[in-house]
Amino acid sequence: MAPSIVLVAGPTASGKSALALAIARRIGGAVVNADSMQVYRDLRILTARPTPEEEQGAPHLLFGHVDGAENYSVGRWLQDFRSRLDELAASGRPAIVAGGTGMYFLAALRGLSDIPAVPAEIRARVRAEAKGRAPQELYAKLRRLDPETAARLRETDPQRVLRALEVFAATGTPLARMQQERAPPLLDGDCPAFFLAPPRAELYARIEARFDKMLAAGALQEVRQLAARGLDPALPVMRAHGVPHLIGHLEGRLSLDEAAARGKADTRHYAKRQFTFARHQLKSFVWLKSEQEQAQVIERVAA
RNA sequence: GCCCGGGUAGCUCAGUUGGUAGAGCAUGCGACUGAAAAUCGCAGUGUCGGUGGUUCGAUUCCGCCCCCGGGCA
Repeated sequence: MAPSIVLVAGPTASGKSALALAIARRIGGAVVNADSMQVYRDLRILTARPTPEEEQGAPHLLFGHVDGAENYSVGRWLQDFRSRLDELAASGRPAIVAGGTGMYFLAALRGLSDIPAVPAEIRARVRAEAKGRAPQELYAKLRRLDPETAARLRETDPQRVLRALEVFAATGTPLARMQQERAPPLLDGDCPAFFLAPPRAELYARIEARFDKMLAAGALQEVRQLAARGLDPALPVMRAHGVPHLIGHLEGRLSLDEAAARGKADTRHYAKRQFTFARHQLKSFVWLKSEQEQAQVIERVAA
């Protein structure tokens, strides 16, 4: 009997979507997105979201359901994921969870700490106060207010320091303390889990070719429309690979070649980090190094 | 053919008043709890164009040769 949940992870451009779709078709399942960027409506081409034609092959959930003006997060994904999982379970349809965001898989498998959402106005205030300040200065502030969390962070890591400051401002409780507990995981770890791992050189070549294809398919136009919204550049959607540099090109600061080269480099660097994350954090995932192994997996899952 | 500039890490280049060299990028390794396509940490690499000479010692100074720019003819 086919499993009710299958996990498909892997670096960007490794062919996750295709494998997930193949499995979904084979066992009558739905593809559920576990990618932090494919959730945004604004970017379809640049985030390599499945095309409308591909979506014909099986139900696709949690793709493009979020507006770029929103600051989506692991926490929200986990909630959305839980709902979709419940619905699929009720209808008896298997879920093929596919995506490149290792932390989403980790959150589902290990559980996330129960931390209240930081109210938008507090978040905005903390960030406004931090604007223009050196990371060391922010860190010094955190050490004064919340030495417990500061001790676990580096003073050169503004993103985590800012998060800690926000949480402390909102709750008065050290983030580190709340992180000592985790809510029970959504997934029990028994479901089949795969990590696509093509040879590095081959993957890098695919990343570069894919970026050129995205441009040919209208990525620049997509970015132009996004830029026209005038969103805060700090928003996740504005950080998607290629977006900052293509905006740079649209504003005349970069040649298209240079923007593309940088977009590709960002993507390569990211792929490397995805391997590291999987190696050390997603240890239960079985690595698939070739298309033959993928084909075998489809058969095995269906059996 | 002559003159000038240059040949140093995979790339772009710095440097050594003679004691065999270094940044950025690229690459690799790692961390990772609500922005994770983010954010951050660590690391290696060289026949210093070739060859002869001077020297205790040459990537550095000198000669010759080769290659790449630019100029003159």
